[in-house]
Amino acid sequence: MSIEAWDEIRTAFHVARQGTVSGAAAELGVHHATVIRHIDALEARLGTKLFQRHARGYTPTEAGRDLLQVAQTTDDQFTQLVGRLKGRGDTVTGELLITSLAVFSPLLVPAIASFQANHPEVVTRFLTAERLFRLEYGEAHIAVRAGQPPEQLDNVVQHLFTNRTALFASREYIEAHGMPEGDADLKKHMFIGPDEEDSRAPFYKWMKERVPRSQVVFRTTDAGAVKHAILEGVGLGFMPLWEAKENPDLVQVVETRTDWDSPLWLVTHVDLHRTVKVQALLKHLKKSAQDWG
Amino acid sequence: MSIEAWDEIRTAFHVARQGTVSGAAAELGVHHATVIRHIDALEARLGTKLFQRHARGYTPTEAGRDLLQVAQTTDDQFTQLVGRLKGRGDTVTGELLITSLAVFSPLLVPAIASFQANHPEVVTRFLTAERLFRLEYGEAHIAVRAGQPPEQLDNVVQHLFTNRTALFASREYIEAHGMPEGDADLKKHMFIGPDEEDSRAPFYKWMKERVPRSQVVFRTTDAGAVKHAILEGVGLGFMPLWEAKENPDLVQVVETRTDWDSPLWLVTHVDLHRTVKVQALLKHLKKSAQDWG
DNA sequence: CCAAGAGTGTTCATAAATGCACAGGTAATT
DNA sequence: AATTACCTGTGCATTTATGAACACTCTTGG
Repeated sequence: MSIEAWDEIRTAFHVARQGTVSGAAAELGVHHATVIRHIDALEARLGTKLFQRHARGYTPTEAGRDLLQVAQTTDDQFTQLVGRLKGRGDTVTGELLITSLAVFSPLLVPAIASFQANHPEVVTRFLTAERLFRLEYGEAHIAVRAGQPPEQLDNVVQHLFTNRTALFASREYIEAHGMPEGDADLKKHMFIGPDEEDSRAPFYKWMKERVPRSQVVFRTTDAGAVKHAILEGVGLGFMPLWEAKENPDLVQVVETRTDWDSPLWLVTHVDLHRTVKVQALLKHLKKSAQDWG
Repeated sequence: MSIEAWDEIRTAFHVARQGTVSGAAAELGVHHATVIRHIDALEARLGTKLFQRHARGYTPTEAGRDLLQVAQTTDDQFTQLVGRLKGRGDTVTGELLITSLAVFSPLLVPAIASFQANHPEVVTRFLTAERLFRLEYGEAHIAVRAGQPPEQLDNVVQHLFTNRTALFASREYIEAHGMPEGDADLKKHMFIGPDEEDSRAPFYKWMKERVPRSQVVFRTTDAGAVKHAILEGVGLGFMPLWEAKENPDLVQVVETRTDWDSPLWLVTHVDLHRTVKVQALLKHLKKSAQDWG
């Protein structure tokens, strides 16, 4: 069982250092009666006299000197702690936890890496998973989310980037099967699509309206697999523009439509959003996103 | 400037360790509303969020984890301190400060030495001076005083020993000048006495009534000098019985009178008198005094 | 020897912290 | 899907701690 009443120890500490109740009261900014009561209470609690009382002040006993030493180091440690904590909010140091779906790694990792290079004192941790990380449990400082703007109560949401999607095929496939002209022509081609039939993605709905299910010859739940299948020349498939941009072997088949766009959101918890550290990364990410177009 | 509100840090410490406000409140024995208010106040004071609040409890932030570590060691140190302080009152350890006039060293030192031998864990400090040490300033645990029973307000006074005084001469002196017979005979002898003419000591008053000042051939303010002068055969002088007892060269000249007796008192400060440590020494000194007769 | 200053300690009015009761929300279990 | 259990958060009554004023003691410096 540890001691309750840390404030009383603090009061006794000031009395021991100062030598008088009045002096300690002045230091503490309280009335001297309060100091006397604290000392009396603490001594009763401990069952030990901490001070010799006399008309010129309070002289610490052996026990009082012991307390003085311990409390002095405590005071030092608390002072250092406060210094760290107060400073922390205004500097870019410590950990910085970013989470997103694994798909966005190629976009985010370079941006985070350059941020880290600019702020050597920060340790960046980039976590990806299929499940959503929960900001309110402190699992992340910043989360990147896709789709509809999330409306959690304590979260601050900012637009990061518009993820445009288009229909692609490999150069090899187009050379073999020709470029589709008009909706009717699409039916003759082979497609890569989602494993589930009723995907909520707008471009897959668009596809379902124009392409019979039988033409969707490669079906997968994995976004990465779609990309590889397209490159292998399996058929036509949907990819983000930013991902296709890198690869000269890919040919865009139809014009992209704005209703296929999927926004990316930067989400932070209210409590962390204000901090300089988080703000710095948010700014950096948004700046990086300008080059993703 | 160091932090005020150590109790709030203690509360935050329990919350960080426990993970919930309710749990911490139970540990602390306070209402959970109080815990919430402490945390809010502390965070406002620091300008930093210490916890992520959510429906399942409070998750410490980076800052909160920092505080947890510091406060944990503080808690440990306080627990140790309390253990020491509580135990201290019931054991014979630490310092033990005894003061007296220098004259009584020969009596007290052997007694204190044997006490120390019985209690190896105690450090005994024996201070002598001509001025009175002041118990109320914590200058001593136990003081040995002579004369009228001191009646300081916060002091506990016990009788230790009755210091009997008699008139002595050296065997050599008696052989040379003969043993005085009756008051009239005294006038023919030489005396050792105080430098001041009107000493308040009863035996010196007795001497003044019977011996002309001119016969006081050796005058000193130092009690030790009186003894040496007697031993050198200078004349007749007053000595405590206990001091003369040791020396076979000394001859008692007249019977001792009870009104020459000077009591020795053991004086302690109320606050310290109850402690086992002080009691142990008091008991030991009184036992030793039985052999001083 | 006296007066001024500093310090302790106590009583009573006041301010501040605490406890209580209730509302609302989340997660786990059946 | 409904129920249970646990946790947070807030307004209000009450207890608790604090501050102000005064009495008293001791010390120090004329």
